[in-house]
Amino acid sequence: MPKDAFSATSACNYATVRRAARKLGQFYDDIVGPSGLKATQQGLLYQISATGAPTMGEIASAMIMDLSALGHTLKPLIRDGYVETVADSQDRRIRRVRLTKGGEKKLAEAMKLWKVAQQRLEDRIGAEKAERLRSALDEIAKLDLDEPIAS
Amino acid sequence: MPKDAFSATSACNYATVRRAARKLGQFYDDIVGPSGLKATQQGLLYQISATGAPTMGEIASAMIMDLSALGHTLKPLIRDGYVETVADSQDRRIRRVRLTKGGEKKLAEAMKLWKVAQQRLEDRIGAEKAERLRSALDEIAKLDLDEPIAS
DNA sequence: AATTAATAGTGGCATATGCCAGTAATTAAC
DNA sequence: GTTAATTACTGGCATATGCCACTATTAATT
Repeated sequence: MPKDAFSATSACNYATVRRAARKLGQFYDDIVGPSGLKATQQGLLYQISATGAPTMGEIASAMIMDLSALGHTLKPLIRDGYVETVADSQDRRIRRVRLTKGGEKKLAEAMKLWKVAQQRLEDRIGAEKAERLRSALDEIAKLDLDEPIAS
Repeated sequence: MPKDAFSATSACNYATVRRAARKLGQFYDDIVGPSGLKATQQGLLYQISATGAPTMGEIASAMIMDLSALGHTLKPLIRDGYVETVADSQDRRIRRVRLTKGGEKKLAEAMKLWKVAQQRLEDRIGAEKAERLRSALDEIAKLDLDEPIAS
């Protein structure tokens, strides 16, 4: 048995992506953490900030995330005063999400750290390689994998 | 504003990996789900099965997962009788993990579905491309990203 | 207009994952 | 050979994520 019998290079695309996600989570969290935000939260605040005052459905769709999962994830950010939701005046079913002043400030703080993490990672693997990797992952994210009903 | 203004191609490597992970999770879960296992659980059972009777630390290390997180994740599988842990006779701190008969059976069932998902995905993106993607992700997973102490 | 269908979220429950503070057991130090 | 580290987990708490059932609103039907 090879010494690194437990290095686990799985053939499963899903397992491989999740393993890399955990690794990157450790890395980005270590660096972004001092801002008080998890890297996931920084990413979510960024997504909100970058798209104006998106509705929950728009955010969920963009992030390929379940709507209710998004709702759950927003809770601590709302509790901590970084985010607020306002009912749309046209359609009261819709809730638009936006950063508070404090949220913008906190995001700015976290983004500085994010840049350090991003840069440090790309110094290691190469910006071009990272670019290709993201491109491949985005391709997967955009696939229409609805049951082909191969009847 | 383009119709897919919320398609979100982030520059963040971590966000991109997580988004793809969610997408793949939906896909693999849809197909593996009928076995009664989540794709994550199928992957974990496979990892245990593939490495004999690994210790928790070995599994966690191989999966780049926090040891306590692994412990939590194992609980439903132990509760459902698919996995059991046995104290090592040499070193009683160590708990070896292994599949029960029922766990092996369930894994075999789930693996059939996993193969369908894996094949269907690779039919879409190309086996070679998937191979390259996993390779790139494994490279990240293996990086030594300990704080370089850039003092 | 009243009913039905569709849309947008919320809340409950469950798994996934991580950090930190113990606990148990083994090893290293003195 | 006791005491001080180290190792391997466990448990509690918190966030991340998803499914399903339910509520609130708006749009579509008849």
